[in-house]
Amino acid sequence: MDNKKISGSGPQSPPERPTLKTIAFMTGLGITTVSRALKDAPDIGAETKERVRMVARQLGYQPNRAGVRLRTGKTNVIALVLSIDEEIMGFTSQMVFGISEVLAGTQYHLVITPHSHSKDPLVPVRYILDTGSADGVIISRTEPDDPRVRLMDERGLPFATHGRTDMGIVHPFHDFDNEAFTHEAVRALVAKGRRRLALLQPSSKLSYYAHTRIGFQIGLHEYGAEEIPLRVTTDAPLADIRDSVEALMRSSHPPDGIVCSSGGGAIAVNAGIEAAGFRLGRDIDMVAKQSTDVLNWIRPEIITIYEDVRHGGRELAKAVIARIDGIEPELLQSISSPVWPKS
Amino acid sequence: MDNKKISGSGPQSPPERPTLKTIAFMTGLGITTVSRALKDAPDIGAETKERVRMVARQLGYQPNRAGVRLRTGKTNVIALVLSIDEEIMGFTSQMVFGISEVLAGTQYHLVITPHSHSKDPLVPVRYILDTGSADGVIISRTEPDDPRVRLMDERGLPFATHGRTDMGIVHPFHDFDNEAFTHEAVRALVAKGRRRLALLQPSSKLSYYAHTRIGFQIGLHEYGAEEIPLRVTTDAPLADIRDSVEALMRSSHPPDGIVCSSGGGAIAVNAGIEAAGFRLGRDIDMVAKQSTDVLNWIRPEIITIYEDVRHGGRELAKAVIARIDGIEPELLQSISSPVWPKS
DNA sequence: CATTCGTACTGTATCGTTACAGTTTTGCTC
DNA sequence: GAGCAAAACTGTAACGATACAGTACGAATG
Repeated sequence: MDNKKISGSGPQSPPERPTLKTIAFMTGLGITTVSRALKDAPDIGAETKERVRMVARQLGYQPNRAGVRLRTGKTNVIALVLSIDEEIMGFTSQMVFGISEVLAGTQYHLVITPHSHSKDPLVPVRYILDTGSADGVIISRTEPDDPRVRLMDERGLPFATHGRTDMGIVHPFHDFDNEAFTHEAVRALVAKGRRRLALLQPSSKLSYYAHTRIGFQIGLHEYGAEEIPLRVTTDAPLADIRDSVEALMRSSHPPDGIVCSSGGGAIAVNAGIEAAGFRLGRDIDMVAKQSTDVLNWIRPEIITIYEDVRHGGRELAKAVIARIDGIEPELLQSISSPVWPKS
Repeated sequence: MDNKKISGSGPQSPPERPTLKTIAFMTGLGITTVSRALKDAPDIGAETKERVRMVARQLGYQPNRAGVRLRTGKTNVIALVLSIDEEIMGFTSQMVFGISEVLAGTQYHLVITPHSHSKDPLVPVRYILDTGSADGVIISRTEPDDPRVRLMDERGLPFATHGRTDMGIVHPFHDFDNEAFTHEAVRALVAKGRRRLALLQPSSKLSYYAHTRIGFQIGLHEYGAEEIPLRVTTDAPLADIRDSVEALMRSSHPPDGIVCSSGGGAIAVNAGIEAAGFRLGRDIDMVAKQSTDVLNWIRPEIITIYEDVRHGGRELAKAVIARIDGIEPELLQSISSPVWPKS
């Protein structure tokens, strides 16, 4: 608001934030020289660079972001596009923490770009493109044919997705191996003697729906089990999940094992099971994926597999930055494996 | 990176992002006039303003943030200072969602400024002050005598805190009424015939420790109950909480009621109770504060009180913005009451 | 010795915006 | 009709950084 600058415009008043001008004045060099020295340009003498760097460090110089951004277009911002709709288990926090951890060691700031997933998902992406407000973007809830991916790819905006796509575009991503998860989950249930398995799966719009299904079905086939279909998805309100599961349990042909693709869902599934008068570990077993360890605390009978979302955040952050730096996208793809509990 | 500008520097190539220059060219006015017209300055003719606004809307003009920031120092950024240490129940997500909701209707962007709460808490605040990277700041984990508050107040940086302070500085805040919470919790437990009450309280460094204690003690006195001291705090690892509670339950004088200041803690407390062979609702009752409704799902016997953190985020965002706009801090303080479940 | 070259450094213009100090036009006063 | 004020508009400089096109100067070249 009110500039407390001590009138005199020269760089002689120390409490002000140092700029290139300040350093130029102190070293007796030109502003350009200072700028290039700090960038380690080849046409600056070694000794000069040293001197400039010393003074810069001494003054605690930090380039003015607005200046850089205006001149070069580089924002030093990574945008995380977030759905702000209800979410129970703190998935988002973990993602944010992971990204923050990586960005903390860089010049990048993390900007949260919210959107409601009832609205057009392209809105935030278009905003970023139109205003040039970020150097890179991280998105989640990726779909097999994702319009956001198409748009960003087309416009050359670096990005990384949480989840894969299947549209012939090679781009950075990080994903959890949901196929391995459901596959192993089936194996674990069959090992416990369960044969009639239900699956609480993600919305069929999302990319990992297919992986989830494939692993499940291969598992069924391989280990000789049958599917008891469950109609709700992980996106449904918890009350709906509970009700569906309760109904299924009360049906004539209830499952004796259930695989659950989300931690929040698992809680509702458990409630449904208990509401129908069944007990985990006795009448039925459950394998659930979770991103925190709450489930183990509330029903140790639930077999849990851990998805390290914080690690996912770190990978995604590293991937966008690498992409911004021009690394080829095929080198920036990673899939993390399900982690079984230690015991 | 590579500017795809179509060489010719005039404003005649439409696909480029429009600037004041573009509008000036299209209206035949000067850049200054356009700038002032869009700001509704008094020295611009009404008809001109109208014309400029029309063209601006038509072009989808959005002021270049870097330009504004460089010239005026206004960043249009609100920084949320976040502890990225473990957190179980998605408290952070809710806060972020609430803030985002409010900022979405403004020019402000939300930047996450992480820090580890083992490090000096002043680091992120100093960074923001030194680099002028935000117009306003939101902090949490407020302490009664909080050095961050002192620093920001001293330097005139607008901010709002989640939690009150007690240091003679009047500043915007939003808080949950923890005193009412513990007070009512005690009443609820006594109403169930419980008299020997334990309290899982926050770290004594935090502001709401005192409120929590006061409400609890007034409650004890008013309703005639005694405290069974519990040594751990909500900040302790869940395993420690469980062990402490288990030990307490096995002691010669175990509590028959417990008040729990955090949802994550409640899960561990419950585990401790059960590990000692007791059962909620039969041998002991628990009242817990939570910011999601997980607890109701996992142990309906837990009496829960809801803290609407998302609403807290909204309040904080509105408060910082109002403070930036010069509203007096005493008008920007709010406390939200405990919400009992509907039933 | 004049020319060329390479090294090390510098000045100017520019990104988009706004503060400030004008300028022009019109209308009014005396 | 000279003088003045208000209304409406405009040009220039500046914020801090960098791209680009220089300049100065000593050393190598022919």
